[in-house]
Amino acid sequence: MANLKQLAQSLGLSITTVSRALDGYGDVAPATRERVQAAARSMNYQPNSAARSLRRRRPETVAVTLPAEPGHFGPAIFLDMLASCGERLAEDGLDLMLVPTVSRKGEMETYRRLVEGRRADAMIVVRTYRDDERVAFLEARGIPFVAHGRTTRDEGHAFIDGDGEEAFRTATLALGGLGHARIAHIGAPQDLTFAGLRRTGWLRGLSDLGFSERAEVTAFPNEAGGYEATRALLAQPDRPTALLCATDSIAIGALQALKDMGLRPGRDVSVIGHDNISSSAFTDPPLSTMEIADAQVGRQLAEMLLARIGGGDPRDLQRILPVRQVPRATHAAPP
Amino acid sequence: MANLKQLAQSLGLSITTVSRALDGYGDVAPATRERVQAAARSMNYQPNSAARSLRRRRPETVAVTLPAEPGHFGPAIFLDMLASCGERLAEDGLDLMLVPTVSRKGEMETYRRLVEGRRADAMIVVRTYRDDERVAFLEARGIPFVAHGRTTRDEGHAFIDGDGEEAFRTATLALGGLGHARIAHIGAPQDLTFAGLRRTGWLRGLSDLGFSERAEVTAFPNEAGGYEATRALLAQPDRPTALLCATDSIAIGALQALKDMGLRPGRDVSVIGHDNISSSAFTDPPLSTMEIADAQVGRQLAEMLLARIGGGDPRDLQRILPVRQVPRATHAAPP
DNA sequence: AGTTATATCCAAAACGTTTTGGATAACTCA
DNA sequence: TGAGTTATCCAAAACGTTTTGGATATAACT
Repeated sequence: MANLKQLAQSLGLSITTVSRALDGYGDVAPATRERVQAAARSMNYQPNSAARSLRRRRPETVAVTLPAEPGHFGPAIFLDMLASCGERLAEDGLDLMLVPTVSRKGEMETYRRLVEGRRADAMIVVRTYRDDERVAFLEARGIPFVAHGRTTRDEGHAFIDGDGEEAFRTATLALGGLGHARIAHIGAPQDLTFAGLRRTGWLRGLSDLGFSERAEVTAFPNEAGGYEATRALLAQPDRPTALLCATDSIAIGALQALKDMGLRPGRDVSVIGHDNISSSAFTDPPLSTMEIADAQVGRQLAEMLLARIGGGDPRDLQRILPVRQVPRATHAAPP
Repeated sequence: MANLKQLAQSLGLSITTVSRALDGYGDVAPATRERVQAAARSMNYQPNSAARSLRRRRPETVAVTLPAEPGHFGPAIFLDMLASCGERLAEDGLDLMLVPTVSRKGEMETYRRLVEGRRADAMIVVRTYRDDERVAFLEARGIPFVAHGRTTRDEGHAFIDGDGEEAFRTATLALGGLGHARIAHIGAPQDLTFAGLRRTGWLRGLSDLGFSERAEVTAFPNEAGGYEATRALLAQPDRPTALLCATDSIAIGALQALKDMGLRPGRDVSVIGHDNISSSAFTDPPLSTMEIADAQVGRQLAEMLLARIGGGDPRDLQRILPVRQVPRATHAAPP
């Protein structure tokens, strides 16, 4: 609760000297510095961050907005990634703040408040849309940012992403290799970039296999969505023997639906997801899935952002990471 | 990027008038106000939040720190709650920021930065410890806060909590009523308040039933912890027929362990968790669990905090909410 | 001795807002 | 007409920092 003025007064020094002593300038006598530091500690002084960021233009906080469907906060996979991202940013003295937003419209309003109001000095854009309003906004304002996921205009901005397309092609080929002839896809809404890429990978896999059937349905990307979608798909005449799901949440819903229909996942119907969220190892049977091979996505994201803040060219800050298959027990040869 | 000065200049008005026009004082001619508002919109002016919060003392942002075990960010149940809490706070113009922290020690450092540096004007303390350093700190500093969970010094501070003790007693009695004679407990570390309360409830249930056996083990509160703990418990000679788990994550790990040991959850061994996290409806079989009966915990939390900020007496802001059982398929009469 | 460097310190300006305490002009009322 | 009201505006102070551009005293050279 103490401020610089009180501290200076109690020490018989000027505000300037106290400030410089604490900031480590070579400008102040060692003895004085120690006296100041001791006093600061004992009055537990902390610089007022509003005043500080008002004066110096150095960035201090990076923000992420996360969509909060009523009662649910952002896909868990992002949260885990952001946790290690925040850790890395903290090493450089930056605070990471996550701001929940309601609708997609509310998100843009929050963006304006955060950015124009200089509450955030840099941003991380998560779960990109193909045509992403947030990215356009940040580019127009010249705010440093890194996107987790690609966009239609990504030649110009920094991003990090998994190679979902190749991953889904590989998975499709693997299922084909096991003998599956009807490999269906449960996609997420196609305006989400990742959803489009994963679907494309599936399509390429099918055509590599020479298959012409393309059974697919789009699900809301959570367990309930996967449940619905699976029931819809399996109600069709030539029912698929394998389900390639855009996310693990969808896949978990699919497992449930299969069981409710008396089908054994991994025996009667194969299921594969994507993300390797923590609960996917504990489904029954354990879910076959895939994940970005590099364990340090969060740290990398942070480092790219730091580079961007330091003025790095965004075109040097674009990374597509390989995705590795995590085979478990929900896929096998068809019966 | 525009500021008040530029805006004033371009309008031929004083900074004062522009400021007051935008803040809706009755002090400025309607025509002028409209001119100002139009200009502000077209230059998309947003007040610099650092300057604003430096000047006026009104609170603007409330913060929560969340423990981030490496690669994992805060128990999902808090995130969902915080999402609706943030929504409610936004209605009153307050920003909610979630700040990930590494260790328990790192958390205190973050607290100091947030609070002393006036980066946060109010706080939410989540997942309380019985003897909670954060609570002590906030009380000493006089910062308004609400705890989610009780502490040893909770006569003096605002909190909201579920009645975990009564809930676990009820569940124990229910299991006893089904015929279970050996009801074991997988607890979370006992310095966490909720863990102690749930354990106490279990103990009370046992003594209500007149049972003397008390098989229990403490687990790290995630799936892997529950897995380990279950294997340890079932290795004992008189193995339990029911497992009452402190959290759903633990319970999900328990289900997995049982299956790996060739036991059918819900048939050979009953399992009950607590929290009703979203994936617990999709385990196999679906997990029996419990949850706070009131769906609006997040909103209530927000409203209590608003009351606290408004100067409300903390002793009027203490709520223990009833917990409701969510029976699903992992518990039944013993074989 | 006089000059130049070096080591310490500090007053004042600046960041962009909000708020205080008027100032001015136009109206109202007797 | 003149005093009081009201409507509209504004200059300047304040919030707590950081930074600029010296000031002063001491030490180091010639």
